[in-house]
Amino acid sequence: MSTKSKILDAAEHLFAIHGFNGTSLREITSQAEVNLAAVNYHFGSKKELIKAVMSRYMNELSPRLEAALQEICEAETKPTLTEVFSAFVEPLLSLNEYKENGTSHFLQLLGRSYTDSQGFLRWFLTSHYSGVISNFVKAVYKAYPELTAEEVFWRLHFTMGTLVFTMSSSNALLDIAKNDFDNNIDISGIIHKVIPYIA
Amino acid sequence: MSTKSKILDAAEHLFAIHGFNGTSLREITSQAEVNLAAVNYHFGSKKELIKAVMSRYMNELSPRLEAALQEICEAETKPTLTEVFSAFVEPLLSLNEYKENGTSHFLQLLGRSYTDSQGFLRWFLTSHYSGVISNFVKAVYKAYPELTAEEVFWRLHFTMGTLVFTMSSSNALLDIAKNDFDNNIDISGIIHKVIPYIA
DNA sequence: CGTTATTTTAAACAAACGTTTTAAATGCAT
DNA sequence: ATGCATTTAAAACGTTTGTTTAAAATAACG
Repeated sequence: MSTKSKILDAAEHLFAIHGFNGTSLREITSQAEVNLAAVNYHFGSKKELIKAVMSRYMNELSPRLEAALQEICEAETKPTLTEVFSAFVEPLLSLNEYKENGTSHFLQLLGRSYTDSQGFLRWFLTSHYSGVISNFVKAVYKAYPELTAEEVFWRLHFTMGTLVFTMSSSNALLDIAKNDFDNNIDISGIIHKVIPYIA
Repeated sequence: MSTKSKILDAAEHLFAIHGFNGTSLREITSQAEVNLAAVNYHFGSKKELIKAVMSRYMNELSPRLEAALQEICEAETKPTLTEVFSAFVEPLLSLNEYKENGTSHFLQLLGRSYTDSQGFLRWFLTSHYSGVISNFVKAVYKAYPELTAEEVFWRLHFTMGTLVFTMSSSNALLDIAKNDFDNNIDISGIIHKVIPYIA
């Protein structure tokens, strides 16, 4: 396994747990068992490493997401809002095959992106997800032509928020609850519960 | 205005924007126009300062929250779940009178508490909110005796999650949307939208 | 094999962090 | 006003941060 991959894996894991600001390069390189300078050699800076970690998931997720939404847009029948939101589910859960706990990890990182690091990642997310977002808006418009783009925008991020926050704090909540749940069932269960709400 | 208050105000503002890890004591004391050492003199450490910032809101919110839930518990009529969740709304919005944008600030800080700082604040929250939580569980039990405590627990934190995340990222989302909303209407509007869902 | 790139390593860098120390200033009793 | 406690102030503390440098090790290729 390459040095680059070892760094990305360790960074992904630690970023999800302690956040971007809360994780030092020394912790990352120590867990990855590589030299400290390797991060700046391979990625240039910590900011670029963060972007790279996110990019790895985006590049896996974006095309599947766009395809699923495209399918709805091109279908002849008028979709329900439930169908539109459900288009997110399968691609998201497919991250679990790509990587162990991939869905959970990605949603946790997404949550960090919203709250950590004053805005540079915000720009990054919108620039990478603009294709997905525009397809989503189209799909929703097809289902509910009377909704304004503004309303669609807020509903999308509202849904994301619910999903993302639940995932970010799921570990914390599990700690508090001291109950043992099956994590996979939990994730997909929560995701499926959110869909009908927004719709 | 006392040095202590100036520090608390500045810290509250900066913590909400940049998070706990992302805000340095020098930024806080600089904005508060007090000496750097004043933080450690008055609060002992940065961790204690964070707790103090949260405590100020808790002490304002907790009694109102407990009272509202108590009222439901002691009422003779069986409450609806909507009524139970609505008991959160008025106390939360009352923070806006206590402080400008108080509701927004508090919910943002609450969101930080979930994701930042590996657990010590988690303990702090649960220890301060245990009274509220137990009253909430009782109130829900009265409305829906068939729900298990576990289900109630998850629904509470699910609601909190939606609320909190929406608030934490509302500024970011407003930036992205480049639309101008009335912030107060937005907050109470969002809160009121969440209630019927969980119910 | 020898030479040139590429990658890894150890060491050091300046900057920023939370915290502590020591002295000066202020408040408030007697 | 004097003496004591509280608060503010400036400076320095030791760590840790991200980053850079320069030499050693490995890989790639003619």
